Amino acid sequence: MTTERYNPRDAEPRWQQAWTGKKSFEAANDPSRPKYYVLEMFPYPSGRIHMGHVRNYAMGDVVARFMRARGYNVLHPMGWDAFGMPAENAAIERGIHPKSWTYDNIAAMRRQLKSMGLSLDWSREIATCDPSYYRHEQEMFIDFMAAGLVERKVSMVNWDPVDMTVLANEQVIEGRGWRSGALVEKRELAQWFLKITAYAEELMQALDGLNQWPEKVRLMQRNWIGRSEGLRFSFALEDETGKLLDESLTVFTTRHDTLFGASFCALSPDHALARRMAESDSGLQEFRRECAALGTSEESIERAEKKGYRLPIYARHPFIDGLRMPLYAANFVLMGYGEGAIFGCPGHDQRDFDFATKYGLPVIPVVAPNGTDPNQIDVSAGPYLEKDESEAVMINSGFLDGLSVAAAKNEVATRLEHEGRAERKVNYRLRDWGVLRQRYWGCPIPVIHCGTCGVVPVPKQDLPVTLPDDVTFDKPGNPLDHHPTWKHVPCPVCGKAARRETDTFDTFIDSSWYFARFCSPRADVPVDRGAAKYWMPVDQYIGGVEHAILHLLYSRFYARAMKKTGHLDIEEPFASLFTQGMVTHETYRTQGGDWVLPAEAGKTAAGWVHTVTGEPLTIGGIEKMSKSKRNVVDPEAILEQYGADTARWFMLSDTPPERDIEWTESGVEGAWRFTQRIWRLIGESIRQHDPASSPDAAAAKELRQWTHRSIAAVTEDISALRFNRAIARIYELSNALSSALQNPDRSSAMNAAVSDAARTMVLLMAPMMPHLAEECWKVLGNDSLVVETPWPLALQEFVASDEVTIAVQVNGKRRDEIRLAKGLAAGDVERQVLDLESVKRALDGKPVRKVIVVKDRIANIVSG
RNA sequence: GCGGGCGUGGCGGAACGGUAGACGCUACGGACUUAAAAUCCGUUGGGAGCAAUCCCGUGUGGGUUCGAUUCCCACCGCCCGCACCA
Repeated sequence: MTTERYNPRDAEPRWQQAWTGKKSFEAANDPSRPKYYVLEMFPYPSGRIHMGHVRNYAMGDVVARFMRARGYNVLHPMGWDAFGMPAENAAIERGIHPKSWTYDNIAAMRRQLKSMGLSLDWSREIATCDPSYYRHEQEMFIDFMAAGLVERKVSMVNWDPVDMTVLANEQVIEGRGWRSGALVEKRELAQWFLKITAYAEELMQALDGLNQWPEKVRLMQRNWIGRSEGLRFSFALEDETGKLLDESLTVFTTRHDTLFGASFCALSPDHALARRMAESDSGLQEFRRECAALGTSEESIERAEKKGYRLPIYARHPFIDGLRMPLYAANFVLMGYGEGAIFGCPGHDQRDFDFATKYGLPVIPVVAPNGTDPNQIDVSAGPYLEKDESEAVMINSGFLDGLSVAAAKNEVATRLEHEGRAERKVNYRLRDWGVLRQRYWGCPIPVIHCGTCGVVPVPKQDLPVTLPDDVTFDKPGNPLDHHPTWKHVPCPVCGKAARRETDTFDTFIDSSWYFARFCSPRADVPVDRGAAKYWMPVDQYIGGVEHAILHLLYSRFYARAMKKTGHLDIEEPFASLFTQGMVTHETYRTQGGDWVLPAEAGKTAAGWVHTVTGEPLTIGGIEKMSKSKRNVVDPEAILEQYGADTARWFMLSDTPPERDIEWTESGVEGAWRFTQRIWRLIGESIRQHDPASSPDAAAAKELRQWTHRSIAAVTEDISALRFNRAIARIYELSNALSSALQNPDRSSAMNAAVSDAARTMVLLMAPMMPHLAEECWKVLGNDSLVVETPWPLALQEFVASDEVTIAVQVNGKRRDEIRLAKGLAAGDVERQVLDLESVKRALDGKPVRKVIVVKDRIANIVSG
């Protein structure tokens, strides 16, 4: 019998070595076997893993080990999202070169991940900052250019003044840079764009097919793409004297039914017409400046008043002869959506109403609930925004009067189409993906600007365009641009002096195809299509919900772009997606508001105090672990103290994986106690047969039933990623085994049941606690490894039972329960149940009206 | 404002429309120990009762049903996403 405590510090490295020695997790491209590709979002090499990583990778590892045990050829790789700003900041702040900073961090984090005992195929490791990775990114970009997927255009972009770089729309959160938190400014720049909008419709339609994605994520993407059906049409324009102008004004609307309610038209201050007119109108110039100065932050938008600048131009109403509407440049009209111009209908739009009220423009109601008297409508209260379109009808609208909203839209569209001045159009909120970043530590963009030939792609045989190592960070701006020689190259076409593009790619490009690269990480093409055909798509992708739009939408687009250019054969890279919750921890602060380490907070009779200074403390909320709130728990210390198995077990216990989990000391202690309990139970389970002991056949059978029902339940729970439930089942099995071990029965039948339970328990817990499982497996007398052992099979004879407990209700209230043979006919159940004392008492002499019997579950007696 | 989700013991959480609270944590009581740790046994939704047992309980109010934590409607509260998108 084993009496020593289980020591993870000794056992864990030993088993990690055993797995590495046997190459247990190296995946071969073997199309004869069924594959399973499980992937967790790869980490940014910040230097240390955090608890979020532990949770994420523990989950993925359970799936990987489970599927491997079930006979699948499992691909479970790891890599590094290694380009990005923090490396440059380290260079600026501490004089460390981004490259050495990054690779040092990778080495440190690789060691930490290895100490977690993850079943990763390290032979496929990749880092996006390695030229052997990013050269393929450059090659594909050139292919994308040839395929028309790349566009260079001047446009208003989001400028992050702290990171000094451009940001894509998806990377602006509430008006601030997603990483720097700085208020984003608008700037006009020449930019490279990937034409994701060309796939807007497809990206949206295909969401319907992603039925193994969380509904929430699909919805977020659908909203982000923002499809809306409407009409694009143009107004004839005239000057103040009534003279028709050559130019017309094109607008986009989804509410062309309200055209008779139009009372003004408005342009974005950045609209071409407004810009042109500003050249000779200093007032307009001033107005445009004012609008540009207005930030894009939530607060500024909320506070911003609707403001307009009256232009000396009118728009002619298409249906009302002689009606001309004033034209404004207005601060609430966005250049980036539709045509950058609108017609205003104050009766049915809040913004238009605010604007009209301010400038004294007419408010004409044109839609009203069916049956409303058109003369009784109060237009001073605000616009009528019908909730249910089908209940509304058109009024004050000439030939549209009495029509439904839908019919009116159709009528207006048809008439304007006939006149050749309109087309029905679908608009998207989605913008093209600006991919330039004015930074050093990123993938160089493989193009050369030539004064004669224009933009010339770098010839493929000259790839990769590698980053120069000798850069300085002493000046603000892009170090590549400051480099003395790097950007000066001859034009590949004409040979004249030319200039390299010094911007680098958005790092989201790096992460948009890494999952495909893992299929053939050393191939000399971006993706070996044979390998990708076998492995792709990723069967189970796991990561944080914060990537619901950014990374997950870009990757879906990238797969399509790669397919178009012959690099991949699928459109959807992730068949099944799981978004795990965050890791949270309690917080404490002083009266002064400073955050205090939870470890330094102590409870006294007088309340919480700082254990060092004695200062009184207030309890903050349970918050996401963050440095600023000082509530971070370092995984390394936990792994050192308790071992990987305990940490993994805790991360998977209790809380459903999609919810936020709270880190608690007592919770880890509980997980630690359980690892020791398993160790003891396994030690006790290898006991001797004693012919003198009296057999307890019922107890042995019960243990067998627990064992095989646990197999069935854990298999189902892990398949559905319900790790917390799987763990509860394993606790139940350990409790059943513990009870059996206390039974004096030492017969061979009981010992066989005990040994079956012990063996099963080890195999069931192995995906979560792989090291302890191996150690126990050895104690149980096995020479093989658990990682080579197939998943146990539940024996039906023990899963099924011949007796069931039936709940007995009277008028829906539970009054008793009764053990009956399984599958007993309703009539027999009814007879037995009506005979029960408890039932007679509850009926209290009232007649039985009917008896409802649900087979093997419940009997409900309804009385009068 | 628009869209989505969630409300169950002291806590994390279980529960094909069918015995609400599995499993874990905490707390309390007991055993072992000189003592502590560890371990083991027991109790742990609220209330009444010596007890058998009974009553009340899944945010609030209604509804459907023999039966509702689960389905429907309204309300309250919390969380998340988008947000001047025409």
